[in-house]
Amino acid sequence: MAESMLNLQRTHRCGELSAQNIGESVTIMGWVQKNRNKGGLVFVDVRDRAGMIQVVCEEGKTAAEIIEKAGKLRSEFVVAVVGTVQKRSGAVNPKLRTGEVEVFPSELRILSESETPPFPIEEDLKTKEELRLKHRYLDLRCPDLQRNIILRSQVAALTRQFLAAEGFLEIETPILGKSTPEGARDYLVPSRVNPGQFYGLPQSPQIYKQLLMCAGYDRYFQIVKCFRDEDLRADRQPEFTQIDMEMSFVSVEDVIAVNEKLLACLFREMMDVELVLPFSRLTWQEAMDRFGSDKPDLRFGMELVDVTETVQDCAFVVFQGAIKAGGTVRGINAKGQGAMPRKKIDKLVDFVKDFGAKGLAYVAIQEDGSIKSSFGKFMTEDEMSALIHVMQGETGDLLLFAADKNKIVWDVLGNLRLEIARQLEIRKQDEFNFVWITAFPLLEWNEEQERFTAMHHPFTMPMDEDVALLDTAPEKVRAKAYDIILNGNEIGGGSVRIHQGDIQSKMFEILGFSQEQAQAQFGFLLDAFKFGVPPHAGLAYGFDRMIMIMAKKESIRDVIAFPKNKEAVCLMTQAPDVVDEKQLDELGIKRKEFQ
RNA sequence: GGCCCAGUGGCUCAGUUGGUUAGAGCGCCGCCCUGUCACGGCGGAGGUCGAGAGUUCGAGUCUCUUCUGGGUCGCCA
Repeated sequence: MAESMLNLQRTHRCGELSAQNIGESVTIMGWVQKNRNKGGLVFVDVRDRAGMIQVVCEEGKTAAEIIEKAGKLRSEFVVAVVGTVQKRSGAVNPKLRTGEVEVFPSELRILSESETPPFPIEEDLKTKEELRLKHRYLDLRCPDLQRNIILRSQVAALTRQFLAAEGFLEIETPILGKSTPEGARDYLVPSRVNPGQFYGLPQSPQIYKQLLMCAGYDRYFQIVKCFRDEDLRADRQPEFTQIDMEMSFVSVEDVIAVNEKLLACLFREMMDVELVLPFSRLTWQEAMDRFGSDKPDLRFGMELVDVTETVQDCAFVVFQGAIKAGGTVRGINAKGQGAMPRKKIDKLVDFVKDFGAKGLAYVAIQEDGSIKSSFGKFMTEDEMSALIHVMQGETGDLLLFAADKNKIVWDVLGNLRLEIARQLEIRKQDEFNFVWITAFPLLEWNEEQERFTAMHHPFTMPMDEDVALLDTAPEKVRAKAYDIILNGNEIGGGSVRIHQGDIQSKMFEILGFSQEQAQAQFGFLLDAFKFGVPPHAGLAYGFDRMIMIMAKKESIRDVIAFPKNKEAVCLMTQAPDVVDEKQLDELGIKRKEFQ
């Protein structure tokens, strides 16, 4: 039943037609969105990635066989229409970009028929994601998803153009590489040629790009797939894309400058937003103290306040316990939330328990000036008014306090601050707030492994003034590392790399690598550093996450053509899947090992 | 691995304290309709209520188990 295109050639995309094309003969091809048959008058909406156009068949004006064929069209049939663009004789449709015109067909060919789709192809689809992912090829036809994918393509193209103009070279690095157990879990690929041996898929091209610097390609970039075998989230996929870059003979300032320029360019061209340069900056310490997070959302205030000194003499045992254990007491002021019902406050208490808090203390300043507080009876009147004063509490405010080790207090209040902002909907989606977070701690104490691990990665340069501390107080050493944060999302991060062998050796030593282990894992890098290595620094963006924010979406899956679900399964292809015994044999892997 | 939420025709949902034959809108099928564009009118088909077990005279509704999907904590140098 399906017909061929014969010699037809598409002249326009459906959505491209406008009043300027009136009188022209055109050939369009696309999918039938809707067929409205009025009897002697048939309207057919034909859709492609550019938009929709109305095709009209009218008894007396259109050949009878075309009208008959048009009447048979169903959703998602693929058609070719040859016809004339005319100004609409009926009402203009202002909702449609092509709403001033319509096409009167002289030829209609059904190139492909379609079963009724399992869900409608339309914008703002309410269909469950499970079904959409199963039929992703249909989901991808929806205009909003198409806009995201097109935006993604355009941002990638613009990035390439910008970086090329800045003297960057795009150089590909291997996908089949060496497994690096430090950090995220690697995906492993068995080698048939070398039984019992495995490649690791890259978590990032980190080491390769450093070697490219050693090799003299002083400005490198790549838009590249990376892989991490960790659990998924709304903004985390097992394979994802980075804009990865590295530069030689540069400082932190150089990296920040070129990246601010890049982001300004992307947002100007793609979002029509003029970013103010330079972006604001916070040190890691400031970010934690003021926002309880190393990726603070600066679109609103509600900053953390350290009240440890104010409450240090009060009788509240929870505060006392935390302070005596070396922790702090901090609070946030939820402005105007003093009337929050007890039930809702209890929900917030439950919420913070997820982040390790044992509880949440509150002070509600009622409209009548009275005070409702979970710990009021342990405070003198003076202590309470001092506390409210420090918190800049006013009538109608709700003050929330956490007391514990710093790490927990930050985490609790940082997340509570976001939760309250979410409930109050005070964050604007069309505001883009960038901030650099700098001077991260170089190391993090890992309780489980009872050793230091690198907060960024083992090749990160300590700050010059802290190098001496490597021997005496490694936990105090700050790194020449920086993250770029957009609206509370880490969209990129990087660092100046160590280029001196002795500092690198010391770093491995602190991380608990023996000389032999370091040599076995990263020998090639240490070797390369023996032959003249330029000072270098770089940065990588989470490309998907960046597009997600630009597209104003909540899930990274909305900007990836074929994403996986949270069990890392592709619902369309059912990957991963079992394989033939024969394939396993060739790899020297026995199936019974999985049982 | 933990916690939370959801699962009822193709899609989105309603379904009361457990009580007749499980409903609606959209979609689908048929007929009609010359200016529709959320077209309209008339008629029609379509449901093991995710699965299993239990309680009960009686379960979409209650209990347990399980499956699927989503969110999140841990994890993500």
